[in-house]
Amino acid sequence: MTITDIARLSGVGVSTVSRVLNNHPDVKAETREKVLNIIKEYSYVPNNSARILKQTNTKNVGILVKGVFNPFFSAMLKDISIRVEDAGYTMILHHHDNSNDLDTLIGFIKEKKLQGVICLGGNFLDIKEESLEGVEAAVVLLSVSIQSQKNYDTFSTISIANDEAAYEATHYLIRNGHKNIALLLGEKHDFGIGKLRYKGYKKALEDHKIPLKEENVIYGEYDVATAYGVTKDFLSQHKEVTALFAISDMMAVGAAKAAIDLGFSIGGTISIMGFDGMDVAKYYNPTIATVKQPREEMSRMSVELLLGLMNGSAKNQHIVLDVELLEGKSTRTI
Amino acid sequence: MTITDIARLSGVGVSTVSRVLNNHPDVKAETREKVLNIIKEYSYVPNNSARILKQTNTKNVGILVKGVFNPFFSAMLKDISIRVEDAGYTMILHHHDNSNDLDTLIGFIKEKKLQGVICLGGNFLDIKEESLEGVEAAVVLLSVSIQSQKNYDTFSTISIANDEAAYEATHYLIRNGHKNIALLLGEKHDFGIGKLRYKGYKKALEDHKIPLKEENVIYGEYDVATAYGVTKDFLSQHKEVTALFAISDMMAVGAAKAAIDLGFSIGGTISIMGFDGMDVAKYYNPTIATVKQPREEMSRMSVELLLGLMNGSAKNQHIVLDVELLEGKSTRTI
DNA sequence: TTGTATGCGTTATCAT
DNA sequence: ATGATAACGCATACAA
Repeated sequence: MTITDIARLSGVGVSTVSRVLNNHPDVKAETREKVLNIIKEYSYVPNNSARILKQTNTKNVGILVKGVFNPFFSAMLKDISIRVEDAGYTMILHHHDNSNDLDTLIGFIKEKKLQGVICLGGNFLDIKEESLEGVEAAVVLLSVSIQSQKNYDTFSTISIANDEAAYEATHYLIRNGHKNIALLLGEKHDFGIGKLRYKGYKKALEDHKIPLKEENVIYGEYDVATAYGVTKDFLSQHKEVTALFAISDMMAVGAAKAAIDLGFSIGGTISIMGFDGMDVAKYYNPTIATVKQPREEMSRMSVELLLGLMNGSAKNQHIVLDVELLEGKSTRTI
Repeated sequence: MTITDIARLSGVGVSTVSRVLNNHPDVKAETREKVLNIIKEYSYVPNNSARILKQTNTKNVGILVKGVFNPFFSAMLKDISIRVEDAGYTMILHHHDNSNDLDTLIGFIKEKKLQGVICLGGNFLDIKEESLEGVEAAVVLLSVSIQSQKNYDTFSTISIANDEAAYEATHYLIRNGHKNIALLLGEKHDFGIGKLRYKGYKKALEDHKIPLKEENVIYGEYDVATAYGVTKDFLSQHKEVTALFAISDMMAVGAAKAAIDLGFSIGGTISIMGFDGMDVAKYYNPTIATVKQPREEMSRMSVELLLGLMNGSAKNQHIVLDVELLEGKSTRTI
C-alpha cells in the first residue's frame, strides 16, 4: 500500500495525497475528506524512510544513548525529551552498545538527517577536532568522557569533573575520621568515567598520606546484585574497613544491604557513600549520602545549547558543572 | 557524500561500491581495498533510509516501548535485546508516548519494514482481530493490557493475571491478620493494568467481608517521590492502617521511607508490600515483600514466540504467566 | 485546486 | 569482476 495506491483508490493524483498527508492548505475540503477516508479504510501509513530520504529540512534532533538500562540516564532522558519536544523538534531516540561511539554518532546523524544530537554516555576518547568537521549537525556530548582538555570547536561537551567529585566524596569520609575506605567501582577495564573517579579517590588518599591499598578496590559492574555479592565477600574479610564509597547509587544500595546482612550498622559500624544523587539514595533506609550530579541542569543546558547551536546563536563550548555532596544518615564521624 | 561520489572518487561503478558495502564476495580484493580507503578518507556513511527503502528482506525486529523510563521495562529490554541479537536479527528500539498505541505500532512496522515486533507496555484496549489483518509482521504484546479475552488470531500476548496477582498480594496481607489495608496505585485514570490490580484488591477485601474504604486508595504516579509524599500525608491521618500494598516496587520504597519518617517500623507497626519483583525490593532495608513478575520468562517466551511466528513454526497464542509472592521482612502477622 | 514528472541514495537485475 | 540502469515510496517544482 503506497501513496500511489491511495491516489488511485481516491481518484486523485499522488501530490494531492501527499498534500493531505502533510496538511498543506491548498486542498479542497471535500477532496481531503475523500482521501482521508481511503487512508483510514486501508489503514495506510506513509513510509518514513522514503519521507526522510526525500526531505531536506527535517526538524529532527537525535538522542544517542549508550546503555539505556542505566537508571541515571533514563532519568535524564525524560527531562531532555520533554524540552526537545517543547521546542518543536521531533526527538529520535537511538540506543546502542557499539564499541565505536564516534562512528555510531556520525552514522546516526546521516541516516536520520539530524540537525542536532545529544549523546548520553560513551567514551569519545579518540575524538579529534576534525572528526566532526564534515558533519553539519550540532553535537552536544553529555556525561561522556573524552581524553583531551582541548577546546574543540566542532562540538560541545557538558560534564562534571568526575575526578574532583570523587575526591570530594573521599575527602568527606577522610574528614570524618575514616582511613580505611573501600572503593566500589564499576567495570575493571573502564578507561572513561570509572578511571576518573578512581583517580579522585586515589588523590584524596594521597593528599592525606593514607596509603592506597589495591585490595580495597572492588568492582560491582554497576549492578545491585553484583555489588551486593562483592561487598559481602569483601567486608567479611576486611572488618577493618570503616567506610565504602560506591561510584553509583545502585551499587551503594547493594553494598549497604550486604553490610546489613553481615551485621554492620549503616552509619554506625560502617559508613556508605554513593554517587549520582538518585532518588533511591534519598529513600533508602537509612538515607545514603551521595554526590549529586546536577541532572536537571545538565538536561536543561544540553537542550538549550543544542538549540542555540542549531539556530546559530551559540558557539561550541565545554561546560563543567558542579556536583553537590548530599549528606545522609549512612555515614558517621569516627 | 553519496555512493555515487564514492564510486566516482574510487574510479568504479556504484554497484561495486554497493557490493563492498554489503560484503558481497565477487569483488577483487584490490578493488575492495581501494573503495574502502576512499570510504574511510571521506568518512562516508550509507544512508539507511535509502537502504531500507530499497531492501525487501530486512532481518529486522522492532521493540516498541511505551515509557522507557520505567525500570521494570528497562530490565526486560535488556534480556530481550540479547536474545534477539543472538538469533541473528537486528533490533530496532523505538520509544514513544503517543496516545494511540495501535497506530504507532502499525506505523513502526511499515516504516522499518519489520518482520516482527514486541510491544512493551501500552493499552491496546480497542484492538480488534482485524486491526492487524493487513500487517504482515508478527506481533507479540508483552505486559500490555487489552480489553477483551477473545482468542485473537492476528497477534499474540504474554502477560500476567494482574487482577489475580493483586488479589494474591492483598489476600496474603489479610491472611496475616490485616484488615486496614491501604492501596497505592499509579495514575488515577488508568484503565489498563492499574484498573486490574485495583479489581484484585477489591475482590480480596470483598471475599473476606472487609468493607472497601475509598479513602484508603491513594495515587503515587509510579514515582518514588510522589509515593513518599502521598503516603506521608495519608499515614499521618490514618494511623489505623496496618498494611499498605503498592503496585510497584519503586512506590513501595517511597511509601516505606514515608512510614519510617513518621516513626512507623516497617514489618513492625506497618506492613508494606510491593509489586514487580525488582532488585530494589530485595535490597531495601528491610527487604520488601513483593509480587514477582516472571521477568526472565516473559522476555524469553516473547522472543521465542516471535521467532516462531516469523518462521511459521508457531501460531498466535495468548499466554498468561504465574506470578510469585516473595515474602520479605516488611510484613508481619498481627 | 490538482496532476505530472523528477530525484532523493540505495540495492538488485541484467549486461558486459 | 564490474558497470549501467531500473525500481523502492515519497515530496515538490512546475504545469495545467
